[in-house]
Amino acid sequence: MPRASRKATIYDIARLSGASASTVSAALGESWRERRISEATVEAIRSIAAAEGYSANMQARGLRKARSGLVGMVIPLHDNRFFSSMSQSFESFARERGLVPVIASSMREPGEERRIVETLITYAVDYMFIAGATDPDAVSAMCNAANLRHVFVDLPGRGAPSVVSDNYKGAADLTRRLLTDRPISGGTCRDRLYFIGGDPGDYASARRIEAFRDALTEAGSPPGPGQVIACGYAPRSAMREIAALCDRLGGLPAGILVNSLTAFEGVLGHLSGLPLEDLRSSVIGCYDYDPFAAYLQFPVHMVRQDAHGLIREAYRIIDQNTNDLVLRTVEPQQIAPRTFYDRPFSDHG
Amino acid sequence: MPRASRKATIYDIARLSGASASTVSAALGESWRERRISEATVEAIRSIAAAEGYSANMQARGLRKARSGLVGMVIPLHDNRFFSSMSQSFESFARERGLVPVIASSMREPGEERRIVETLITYAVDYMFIAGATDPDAVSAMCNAANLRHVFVDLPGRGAPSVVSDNYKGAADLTRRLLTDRPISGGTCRDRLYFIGGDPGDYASARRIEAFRDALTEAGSPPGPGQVIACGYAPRSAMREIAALCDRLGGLPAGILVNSLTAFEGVLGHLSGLPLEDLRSSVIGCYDYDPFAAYLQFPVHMVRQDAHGLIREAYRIIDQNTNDLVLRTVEPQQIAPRTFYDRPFSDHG
DNA sequence: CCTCAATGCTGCATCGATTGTGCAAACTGT
DNA sequence: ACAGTTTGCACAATCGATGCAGCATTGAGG
Repeated sequence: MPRASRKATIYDIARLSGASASTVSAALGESWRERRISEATVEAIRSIAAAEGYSANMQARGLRKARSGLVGMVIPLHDNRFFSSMSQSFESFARERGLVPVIASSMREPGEERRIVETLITYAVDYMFIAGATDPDAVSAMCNAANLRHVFVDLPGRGAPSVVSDNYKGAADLTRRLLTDRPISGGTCRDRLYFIGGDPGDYASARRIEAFRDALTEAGSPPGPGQVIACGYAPRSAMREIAALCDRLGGLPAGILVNSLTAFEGVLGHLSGLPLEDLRSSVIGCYDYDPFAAYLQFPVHMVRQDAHGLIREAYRIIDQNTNDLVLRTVEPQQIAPRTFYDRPFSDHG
Repeated sequence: MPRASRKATIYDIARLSGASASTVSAALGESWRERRISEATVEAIRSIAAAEGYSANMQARGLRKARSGLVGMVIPLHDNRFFSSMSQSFESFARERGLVPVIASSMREPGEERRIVETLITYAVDYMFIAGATDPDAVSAMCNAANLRHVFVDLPGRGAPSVVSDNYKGAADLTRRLLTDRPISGGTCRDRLYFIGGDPGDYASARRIEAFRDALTEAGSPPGPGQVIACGYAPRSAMREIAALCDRLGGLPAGILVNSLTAFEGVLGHLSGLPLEDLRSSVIGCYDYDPFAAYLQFPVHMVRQDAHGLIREAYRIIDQNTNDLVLRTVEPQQIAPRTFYDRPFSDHG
């Protein structure tokens, strides 16, 4: 029974209760004690409001109080294990604080990213999180102009505090693991490790590539040109590149470090066409974790980034009201092949 | 250089341009032609606004116009392939229409779901999408009281138009596929197909279970008790149940239809402990698709739901301004084992 | 009886943008 | 030169909630 065609306002409640609008406002909020409204009046007003199904209009409240109760977050895309984990954590921390999360995806396009930040600013979000920023300086400029506190996540910015994954350590550890497990056949270039996927212009990828190079150098075999194939994130291009590589080498290399799950999909598309024995002479690692990728026909060493931890730290920075330009680091976790790992939020699709 | 500590308003622009606030408002919007503001004035105002970095305050606009420009969507959770695909599509369709998407997850809890809908209403969203509703009637009641147009997705409601996946057909086809491919050993209960995972109280699961039963019956072997194990979505419980089942049967059954990817994680946790030969005597299917699950050590028949199509249809319903109580159905797609399938939005993590 | 303080509430301005109404000035036609 | 029209803009009310300032009423103290 849709009673009224318009939602009740404090004025409706005021009329019905015989009180004034300001009394109603106080009674329904927290301030009734300090405004010396009697408990009886508060009860009466509240029961009428409940009966009328009243709920505040946040646009009006936000306009008046110059706060919206919204927290914005920009992520590259929703359709991704890592970022959707971040969304989940972002939302649960927001709720803890009584804030309403608004998450938007930039598709990694700087223009889209700017448009989103602009939009969130026009909606007067109280804080903003930017994950995987493509143009952090521009974002900071906009937020500062709007006097908006913001934090960068996963990719640091110079204009605001940042929380990042320890990409260097994660990739270095993974590389060392692959070096240890790699089968040795005899001094050819097929004994080498290859890095595939990602964009060297991307902060995270750059750090991982750096770690890969350093770990190889430290092990006495600095990478030659062509051992790092940063062909982007798309499965198709990774599939193309791995095929080309195998062609060049005359077979699989001793080890492959794949920089993202999506690139790994492409690699897998190629590997699954090969006989299983070929795969035994190769060791595979992937930056990022997927429970199914952990149970393929061949062992895969994975790295699980701590999305929850990243967001937790980002909120901590927001909570302590300073504007210090800190850079906090969260450690990823190496996951051995064929490990059953229960995610914090597991449910159905 | 954070110039002003407060964002510029139309009054600031009015002062700077010598025009009135209403003229500024018209000049910056669409209505300047019908309000007969000269082009010269419009240009002048716009350039000043641009120089000042002006952008409208949506709270004020929304309050006045009684529209927020927001579209809300409730999903069970972010951290899930199917729902995060929905989010991605939801967002891109929203942008096409100049709307700002707000996505919230209910964790499948009716209380949380109601709270979220209530919150979205207080923020005056213009439309609402509810995916996988746990209490559709309550949601419809709230939306109707607020005079808010809404659509149910993935799980239908009686109080509003709905768009759902054809769970019956998807599950029936998958069951028939498994029946065809199943190895025959000799009339024991290990020849049977088992359904595992999901919640029979959940609409989608119920439809799939119904299809599973019908397909078996149609094939001449109606399922006995215990052939449907609806143990929820959590990996752990699926793992426990599949282990218990194998115990009871003295080995793997001829076929398993797993009702969700998360349940499949658990099943996999058990299967991966078995020798590969055991798996050859069994055929596995999973409702929902994951690119890695498609390349496991044994073949897996998968069903890919059309998240994009679901959202597209939901927006279509919103676009045509009627309030007819339609129920639209979108077909899922069966995916053969070891298929390389490129998702519409593929990127990195 | 009168002052003073405490109690319990109301009135009004305000936040920023939109929009119906009004009103000069410029221009048109006669 | 004068009525009538068009052009170009300003004024003020409005959306709903908030919070400051203030005003009756009651009670206590001298």
